[in-house]
Amino acid sequence: MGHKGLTADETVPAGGPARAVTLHDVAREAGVAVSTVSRALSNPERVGARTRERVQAVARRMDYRPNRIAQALPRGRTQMLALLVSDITNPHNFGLVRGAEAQASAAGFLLVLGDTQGSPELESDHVCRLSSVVDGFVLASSRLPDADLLQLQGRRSVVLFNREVDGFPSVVTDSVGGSRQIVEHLAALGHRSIAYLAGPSDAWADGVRWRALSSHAEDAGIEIARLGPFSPTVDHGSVAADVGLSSGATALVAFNDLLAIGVLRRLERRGVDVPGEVSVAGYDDIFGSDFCHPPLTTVTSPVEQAGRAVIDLLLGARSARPGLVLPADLRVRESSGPAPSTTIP
Amino acid sequence: MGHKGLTADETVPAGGPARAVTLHDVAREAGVAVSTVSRALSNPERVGARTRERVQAVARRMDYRPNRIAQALPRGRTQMLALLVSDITNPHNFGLVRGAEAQASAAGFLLVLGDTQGSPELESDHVCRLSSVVDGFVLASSRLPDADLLQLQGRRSVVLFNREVDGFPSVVTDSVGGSRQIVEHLAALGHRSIAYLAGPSDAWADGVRWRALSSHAEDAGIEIARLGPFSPTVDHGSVAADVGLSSGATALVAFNDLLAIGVLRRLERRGVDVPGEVSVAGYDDIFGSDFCHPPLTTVTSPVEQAGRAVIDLLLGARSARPGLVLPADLRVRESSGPAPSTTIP
DNA sequence: GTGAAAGCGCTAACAA
DNA sequence: TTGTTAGCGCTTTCAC
Repeated sequence: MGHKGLTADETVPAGGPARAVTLHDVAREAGVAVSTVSRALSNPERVGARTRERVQAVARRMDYRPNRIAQALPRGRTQMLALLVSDITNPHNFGLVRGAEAQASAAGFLLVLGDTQGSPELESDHVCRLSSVVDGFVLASSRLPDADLLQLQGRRSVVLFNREVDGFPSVVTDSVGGSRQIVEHLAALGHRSIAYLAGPSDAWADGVRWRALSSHAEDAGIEIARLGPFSPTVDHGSVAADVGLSSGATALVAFNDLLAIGVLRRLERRGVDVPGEVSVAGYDDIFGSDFCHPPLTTVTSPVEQAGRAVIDLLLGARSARPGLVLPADLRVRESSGPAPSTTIP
Repeated sequence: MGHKGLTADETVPAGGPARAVTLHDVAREAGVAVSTVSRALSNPERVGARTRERVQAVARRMDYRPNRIAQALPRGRTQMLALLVSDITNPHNFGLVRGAEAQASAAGFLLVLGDTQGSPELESDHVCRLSSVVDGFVLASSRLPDADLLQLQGRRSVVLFNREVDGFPSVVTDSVGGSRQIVEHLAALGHRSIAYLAGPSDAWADGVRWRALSSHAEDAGIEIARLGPFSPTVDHGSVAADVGLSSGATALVAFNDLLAIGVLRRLERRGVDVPGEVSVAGYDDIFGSDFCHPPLTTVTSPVEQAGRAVIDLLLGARSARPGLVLPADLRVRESSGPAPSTTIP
């Protein structure tokens, strides 16, 4: 950043950023030792009332602001937390990020955000670069192998979102319950064959959703096939739609809403009637699920709350009850309807 | 992650985090001074080839990872950047965040994210807490008074996104051009009266858009009214739609797509035909604009590129010049159409 | 209650 | 080329 000349002429006494007021400056001004200032500000009760008042007044007057980096060094804690998501452009994560940011902020912590783009390598990369900077990690939809996770846990506290690994505190949305509701819903509408449009095979949620769907489908005597995997993006919904349609299933359940919305768009362009000819459902209830065409039947869950929960878990290391499962409920909209009656020849 | 075996003692998450390997450890192991290790790793050319090799080998073997906080203290730079957005759940920001994160990451910088929720106080708060932590700020849609900005600039480098202030490097999308295109488009469709559904009055873009719209409308001999302000969210689109409709205008131009989509939804629920009875347009071309109902005519711009550009500017890359204006183009979709012919009694 | 001093892990003169 | 040493700004014993 040797990028001077930015302000050299005005506002600032030449020579780059104005030097910040340090503890030393305050101490000199107040006529006490730095240690006294330090205490007066961070452990007020351990300083005489008179001195405390005076020091605090001086600090305020000089607009003293502690240097967090310098504080962090002796303390060994930075008051920063990391949140790593697999796709920051997935609206599903918006709520998570906002909830986490708000909660961290409220606790005086800074949130460092990382986008792993669904790549374990990138995730690992981020973790390495961050581990000397943050006090803990929230790994959302982590694709890291269990072994790496274990190793990381030895160095920093870790909370998982939408993934469960033995020995790790985690917050997950109830994919199992959500999947059950999807199957029940489709069964009630007379569907006898479902196609699951799978997400990335290294995504924990993909496995869970698939297993739950297939087990419940079996219970209900419904045929179910796993198609894919597909990249969980709107764009890849096109190929997923085509594959799903050609499978002959009367209902398509997508790994997530991004994919589902893409499927819907493709189907509309192909002139396929939804839900007349085929029903579509997804997971996440993201921004847009309620106004796409037709509005998407999907599994909803309180992501913003999840964002707050992961931070709480991270900060309350002691009280960390591993395995918080947030409720997930099916939100039925127009993309799902009765199975086409012509199914039986 | 790299190798296992943090130290000889144990890798087990017993009491607390395992102590990290320090420069000191490496120095002892390699039989050289810490400064030599430091150089061998950050200024390899200033160390003898033999020593360099050996030290690097030892560091690698011990899985040494520099403590960024400790590096930052003497250097005075943390290699961290802050990105403050007014609403992290606005899809418009997704691209920005992703672009910025990617570019920062590529340059070895960490990105700290902050959500100001459109509040100058919260923004100022974040800035204070971050200014000892990051090397620079990207303020997106900043609501900070110019004076505060100036003061901040004295301490850290600052780049503005979608706001222009004298003396500040900035990246903005061409709202003026976009507004012109909207007016031309509506004029060509025969509209003679437009209602602008305003955003927050302290949002820089709101002023720019309004002024550009009204000036071009005047040139085209079109009547235009400014309604609002409205909170730029989907929810507040309802009231905006009602107000806009009752104004008698045949075209509604919303401050942004979030608001526009909300307007569309309200209009649909009220049974108002879009664009038959009224046309609607927005700005940003966010996720969802292309599949809402009807698809929204809006001004699109390369936000991910903007995200990269702001970081480049912050890091002082030569390729980036202050005052970058990114192209904005009207994307005409089905929400805008010919003015109702019955307008003329 | 307050001050002096020893670090936290690393960088950067300055010596050798 | 390499080692010695003084900090970076703050916290935290440990004396007084």
